[in-house]
Amino acid sequence: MAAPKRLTQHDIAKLAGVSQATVSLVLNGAPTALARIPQETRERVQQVIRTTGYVADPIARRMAKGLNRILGVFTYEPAFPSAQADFFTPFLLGIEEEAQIQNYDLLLLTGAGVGQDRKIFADGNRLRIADGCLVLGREFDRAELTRLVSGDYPFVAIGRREDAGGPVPYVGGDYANGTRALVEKAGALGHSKLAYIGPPGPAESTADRWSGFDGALGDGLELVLHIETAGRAADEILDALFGSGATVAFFVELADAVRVEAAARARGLSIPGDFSAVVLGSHIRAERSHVQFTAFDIPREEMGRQATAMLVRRIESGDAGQQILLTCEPVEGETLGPAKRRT
Amino acid sequence: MAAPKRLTQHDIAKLAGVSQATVSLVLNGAPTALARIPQETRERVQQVIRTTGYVADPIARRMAKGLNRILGVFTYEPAFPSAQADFFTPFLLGIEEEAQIQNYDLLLLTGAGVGQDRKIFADGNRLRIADGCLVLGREFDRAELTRLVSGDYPFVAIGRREDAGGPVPYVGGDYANGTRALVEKAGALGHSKLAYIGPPGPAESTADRWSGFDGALGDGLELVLHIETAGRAADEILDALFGSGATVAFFVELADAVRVEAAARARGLSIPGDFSAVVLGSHIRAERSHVQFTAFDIPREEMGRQATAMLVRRIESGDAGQQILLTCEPVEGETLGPAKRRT
DNA sequence: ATTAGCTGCTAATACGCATTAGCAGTCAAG
DNA sequence: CTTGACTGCTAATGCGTATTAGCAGCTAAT
Repeated sequence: MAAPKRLTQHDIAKLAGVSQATVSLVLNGAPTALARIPQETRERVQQVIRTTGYVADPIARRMAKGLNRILGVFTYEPAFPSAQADFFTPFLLGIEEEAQIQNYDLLLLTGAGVGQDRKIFADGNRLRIADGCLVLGREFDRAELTRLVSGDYPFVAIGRREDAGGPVPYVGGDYANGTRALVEKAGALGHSKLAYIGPPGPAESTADRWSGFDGALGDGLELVLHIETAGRAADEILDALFGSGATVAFFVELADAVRVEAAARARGLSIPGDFSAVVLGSHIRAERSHVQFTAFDIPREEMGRQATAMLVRRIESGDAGQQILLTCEPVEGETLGPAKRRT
Repeated sequence: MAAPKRLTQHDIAKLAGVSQATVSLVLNGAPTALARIPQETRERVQQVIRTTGYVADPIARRMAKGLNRILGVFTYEPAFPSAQADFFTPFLLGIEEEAQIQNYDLLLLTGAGVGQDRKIFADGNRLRIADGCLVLGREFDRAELTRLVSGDYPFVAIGRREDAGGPVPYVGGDYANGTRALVEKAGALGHSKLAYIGPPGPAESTADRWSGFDGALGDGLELVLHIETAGRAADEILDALFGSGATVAFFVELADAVRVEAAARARGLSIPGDFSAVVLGSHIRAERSHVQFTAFDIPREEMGRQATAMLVRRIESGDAGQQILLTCEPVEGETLGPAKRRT
């Protein structure tokens, strides 16, 4: 019941007839130091360690060394999939994978902040238990980001971030070029009147989609409809779509696309027969929808992996961190067809 | 660039013109101690803390106190959903929720072990970084479990576990009674010849299903077919099913059920028209299948929540831990119908 | 015989915090 | 004017490890 008190190096030392320092050296001394401890002594200590099952207390270790092989993961929304949002899981999968390879554990910053309003620097913040930290979320708190950038605490953001009093180290998806490629593809299929359903900002992720879209306009491609409000009634969007004469609609949100598609079907219209639809990004649980939308792939796992690797580099080598954008390959799908001339 | 060195209580003390001890007391002294520090001094210290943004190093805290409000989560397989397996997410959701409420952070023990073969006591066990730990996985390493049980380190398993040199504290689902209820339901619908598709063990989760099933036999209910190998060809299973004269098949694995249903449909058979099917447990991503199988519900989130709560009790009150089985309510579904008499 | 150099260790300290014992000063009661 | 109680703090210690400086004993070279 009352468990034997935890073993310390002192106990081992006593049992092996040496000093605590010697035990520590045997355990993980530098080669130069080890050279001065004869094989015989080393084996005696090892033997005691083996028979007692002693393991060094990682906390004390960290206390002495200043590192503990823990990566913090801060999310601005709950990390695990609740009903609608399992936004993070693919990232986390990649992070976990890489962390395991690099032999780090992950600290999920759950406690920081209450409910909706999560703050990295919330009172009682335990962030610093980790050697460094990954930050994910659709939208960041600018002030906090600035503080992070100016501090000495190693971190890497997942998703591109604007400078915040200095460059932010990140691994993001190249949404702008992903979007541009899709627009050009639509152009090649004869589309010239385009609709854009989604906000132009302020989150970097949406801003990048818009800038990629906007940058691909001209050259015979024209924006004839821009609905910024997400969650607008599907029928309303559909009406606007036809009113504008657009032959293809670009959706930032899969959910909007799904609803519009359903509404269209209800009216006896087909995609891409009557109009084309493109979703700007790959979405989790896309399989739920029966329609395979034309889109671009967001390499979420790879982003997680690379961000983790970068963070470890920052921690271990004092690396400054870079800004990496991963290519978002187009996903063929079945909702982008030739432009249909309508009256 | 070169950030100011990390603040310590000493720095704060110097700035506030008091001693390190006073800072610590202001931060978290017992009421009796605080009573002896006048409001004015307290405010001066608080002020410095606020302006400097100081936060106590949790590692040092744990070093001094022995606790750091961190819960470890050890999974025998990767914690986050990959394409085929997201076994853990519902548990984790519950765990995260309860941890948040109890104001603990979560440490994902990824580092231990390489690839598939995860071990709790792998290298130097880093388990102890956390105040206690939750262990999840389909199948446990018996030796490790024994070591955990005999140790003084607080842990709670998710899922029922056999004694391992002593009772294992756990929160599990009552698969045995969940299964029994479904068998009885089948009996009430006139079924008497049953098939069981799935292994009888050795994992507790499958063993419990089998024992619930086996215990409900007799009394006019008879096992006429038992296929132990998961992943058998669907057609083969189907043939065996009809050859045996069974009118209802109990599946341990949803995947098997899905494949058999598809094979049956391909032959122009319908469920439950031609035979009934029951799945022993609720499965994640069941929405993928278009058929709503009759099954029982596994209250995964609740299991996570209760296990977390139990762990916290063990940590904070030295509670010994209990063994809790949560009821698995039947899920109606649409694949269990009246027995069909066949020739 | 002194010195230098090596071997085989150990003592001492730092890490940042929590906590306890107790010191110096004031004030009131006896 | 002594005692006791109370106030407002601080010094000191411990937590378990890593690390550095250095000691004692020996050998070999000068």
